[in-house]
Amino acid sequence: MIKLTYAEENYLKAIYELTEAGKKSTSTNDISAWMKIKPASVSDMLRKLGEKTVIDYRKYYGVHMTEEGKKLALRIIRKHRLWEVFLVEKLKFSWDEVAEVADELEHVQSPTLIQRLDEYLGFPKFDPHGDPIPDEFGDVRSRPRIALNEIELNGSGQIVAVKDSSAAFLRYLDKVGAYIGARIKVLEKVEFDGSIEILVDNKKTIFMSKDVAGNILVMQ
Amino acid sequence: MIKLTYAEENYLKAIYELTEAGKKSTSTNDISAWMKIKPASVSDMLRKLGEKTVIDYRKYYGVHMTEEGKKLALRIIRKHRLWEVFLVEKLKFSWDEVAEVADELEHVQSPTLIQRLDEYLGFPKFDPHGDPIPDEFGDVRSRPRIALNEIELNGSGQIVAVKDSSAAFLRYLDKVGAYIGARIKVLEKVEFDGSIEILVDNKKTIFMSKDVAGNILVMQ
DNA sequence: ATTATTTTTTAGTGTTGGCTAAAATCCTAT
DNA sequence: ATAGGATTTTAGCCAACACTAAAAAATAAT
Ligand SMILES: [Mn+2]
Ligand SMILES: [Mn+2]
Ligand SMILES: [Mn+2]
Ligand SMILES: [Mn+2]
Repeated sequence: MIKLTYAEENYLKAIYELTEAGKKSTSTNDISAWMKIKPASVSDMLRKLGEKTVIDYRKYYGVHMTEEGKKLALRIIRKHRLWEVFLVEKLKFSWDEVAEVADELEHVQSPTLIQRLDEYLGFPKFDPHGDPIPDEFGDVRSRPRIALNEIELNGSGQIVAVKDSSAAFLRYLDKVGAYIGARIKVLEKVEFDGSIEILVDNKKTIFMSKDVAGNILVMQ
Repeated sequence: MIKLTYAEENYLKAIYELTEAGKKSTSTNDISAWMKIKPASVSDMLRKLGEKTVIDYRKYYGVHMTEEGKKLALRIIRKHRLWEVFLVEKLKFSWDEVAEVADELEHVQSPTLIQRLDEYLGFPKFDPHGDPIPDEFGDVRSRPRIALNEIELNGSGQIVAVKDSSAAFLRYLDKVGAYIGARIKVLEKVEFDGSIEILVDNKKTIFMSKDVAGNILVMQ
């Protein structure tokens, strides 16, 4: 049975998130930038994670996750997202406050704890940012979703997730009135800069930049 | 503001618990035995904690807590006990399963988290083992309590806490039917070995050794 | 096909927190 | 008062994980 330290768990989760976000290989510099740890330190850790067979590491050529690594990463992500649900649903945290705390809670070692927590929360399928919660076997049921800026004019759908979970972005969404679950319709698409106007819940119109729209995920 | 590492927090909590349990000074060997860490390592850590002014450390003469140290220790203990309540009340852990998990959760750094948890739990005053939960200012309202083996013959009272929180002891109490809140009366005291017979809730009689009775705390 | 630039790794250092073995100090019994 | 034993500290070592500076490899530009 592979045992990971606190730091190793953080690396593995980061690598998983970077590789899932499109490309299947991730570079040392990507990980360094994402985790805000110097490339030299990353190199060293990649060697160690390679030895533990949770990643596939070829010097100078980035890393891939192994099957074992994916399973472990999904276990950490499961814990992270369940704790996020707990913080929002039970402790009344707002969705921009939970990431930091969940980044600590995700490392608590107790299979019973996480199983009971899941049960207590009613087996939620998505976290407060709309990200799917893997089940205890690491299976993820991900919904097909598309960035809001790619919806055609007059197209409609429902906001189901955000790409960027930074507090700044989430607070901005709160301010303009965009939220997970909102039904939206694209009223206008500005050619010039890609900004768009949307109708939320048939009530309110919101104008947003292409950058903001690109970080909102919609299910049609 | 004094910042403590995970390990330092564990030491400080251990020292607090040992000093509160009677004597005001605690030896290196006591801490070593309690924490299962070699005396040499303890010495080293005591020097560091002394430099951080959370303990009063005179080489070869044990340690005392400083006021600052007591405040920090109580903050950790508060977190530990609140998490224990959460695990038992909300996640249906039994009282012998919570210590290990709470020993990890107590280190999560988030004042907001612990304040919201307290609120969510309804501001509990005691943990599942009957130990008082310090308030956010570190104030502890401790009830006067006495070991069960020191109650006189025919004396009565209510079980309010246990001294020993080991899983083995707690499961034994479950088995014989002793629990926090139970009303008891001492029916017999055996001179020879100090063992006693008690009546629980005017229903059931339990026979127990002096050792067991000594680890049960009663309020009269 | 070289050279220049970027990326990545290696080498060496520091901090934290554990260990064993040896030295220092304290305490107790004579 | 001192010797013996127990306790505690110091010295030296190691693993984990971060860093900077320098070397090596890969990639881009000429
Ligand atoms: Mn984390
Ligand atoms: Mn999330
Ligand atoms: Mn702990
Ligand atoms: Mn307790």
